[in-house]
Amino acid sequence: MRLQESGEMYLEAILVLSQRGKPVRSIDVCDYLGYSKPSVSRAMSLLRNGGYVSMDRDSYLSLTEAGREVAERIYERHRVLSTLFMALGVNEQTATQDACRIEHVISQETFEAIKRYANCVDHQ
Amino acid sequence: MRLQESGEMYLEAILVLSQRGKPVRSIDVCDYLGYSKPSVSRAMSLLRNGGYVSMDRDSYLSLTEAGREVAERIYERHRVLSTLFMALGVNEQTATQDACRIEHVISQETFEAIKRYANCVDHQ
DNA sequence: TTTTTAAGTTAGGAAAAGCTAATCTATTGT
DNA sequence: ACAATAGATTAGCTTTTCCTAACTTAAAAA
Repeated sequence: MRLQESGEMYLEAILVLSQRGKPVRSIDVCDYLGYSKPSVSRAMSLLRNGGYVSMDRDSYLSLTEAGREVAERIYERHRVLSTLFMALGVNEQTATQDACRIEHVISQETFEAIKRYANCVDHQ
Repeated sequence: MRLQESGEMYLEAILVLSQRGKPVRSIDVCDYLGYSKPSVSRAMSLLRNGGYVSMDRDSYLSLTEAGREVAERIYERHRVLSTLFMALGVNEQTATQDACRIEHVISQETFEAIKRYANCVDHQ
């Protein structure tokens, strides 16, 4: 099972929600992403099959090691990109929206190059 | 008819191909993008309906005013982004590939901000 | 002139990822 | 205890965008 763009988005959502301390349910992902319950349910089932997510008998979601790796990688891209865009004068909402889209399509090589550079920008 | 991401890609392809001087046919777009004839045929039909492309009786394609505007905008993004990525040390193939993906999802606001900044980078 | 090839189109299918409607199940409230 | 609610799932649909197979037509070659 190859992970698609939408899969990355769900994993990132679970990571962010889990940082709030409370256990994460599918319904929380629905609210966070603005998707319907069936859409999230289906996605969770695929991500479980792929070994990215697990669900205990209380329907609480957690990331597997593989899932966490993906989620951390994407979420770092999100933070670095949105911060950079705002540093360049883009308004927060647009910066966030663009980061949300770009984080799934950018290569690791290009991201690392941007990150090195963003450090300089921020430290100016 | 709202223009999708793939529509932008086709318009950009027609623009680039037309800069080679020779008239542009659907089959040229197939070769350029690596898509099948039916895919391109269908896309051209949609873009014609949307008023972005016209086709004369020799099946030669051209961009309408609306189509050209979109194509120029996307192609500028492509050039600025790929040039910037390469300036940051990314290899050409990866830089081009990433530009190809990002050019369709980035907002104009964020692109303008990056462009302002890329100018500084290049002039260093 | 007849055949072959190249280009375009039509028909129909597949995958990804969203949706609504309806169902199941467990917990909560009365 | 029983009804209502919340959360998860199933079934089935839609859109986008790609594909292959098969057909049409016009130009090129023999």
